[in-house]
Amino acid sequence: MKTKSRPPRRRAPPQDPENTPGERTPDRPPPGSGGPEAAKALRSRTARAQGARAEGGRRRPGPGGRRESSVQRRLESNERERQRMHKLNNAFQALREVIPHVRADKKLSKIETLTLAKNYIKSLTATILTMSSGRFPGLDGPGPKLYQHYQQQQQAAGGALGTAEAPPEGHLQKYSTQIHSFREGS
DNA sequence: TAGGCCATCTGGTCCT
DNA sequence: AGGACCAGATGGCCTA
Repeated sequence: MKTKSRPPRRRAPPQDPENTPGERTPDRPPPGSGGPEAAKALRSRTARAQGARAEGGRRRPGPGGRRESSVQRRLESNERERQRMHKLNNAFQALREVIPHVRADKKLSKIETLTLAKNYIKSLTATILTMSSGRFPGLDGPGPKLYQHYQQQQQAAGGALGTAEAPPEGHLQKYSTQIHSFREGS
């Protein structure tokens, strides 16, 4: 199933304010993230997240179960973790925006983004190798050396990961196929 | 309703 | 010591 940009949706307020840790920093929009579509999705998410934060997540120890200084440290740590995840999500969004041929109304999931980016990079690498390996006589660069380097990298990666890599010519085809499958919503 | 995706909390570990 | 990083747990929202 695919993740799509969702309309903003109100979420019921927390039923138990007693369980809501105090001193929560409100979510703030990430600096310079995406277009209006991304911003809308973000607003929707953060609105939901605020409620989820109040009652969701792992069970917290009851009142008095933790010292105040410890609680304060935990809250600060939570805030830092939240900011860290926001930065990570900003990076994901930035990555989504530089992957071409993706429909604007469909937000790629994180795993889709990473997979598509990987294959996109491979297809670009294959293109560069093709252009620099003698098929374009006008370019007298280090084509063969570049290709040798690429092959060494592939062997090293394959050896370490136990994976069999496709030849460079196949990456573009693989990338195109993947884009198509994502667009079809498979 | 099940499954996918996500945000958040949390405690452990690593790093500076 | 304190912050960054990581992974597990939990619960909400959405779509098929």
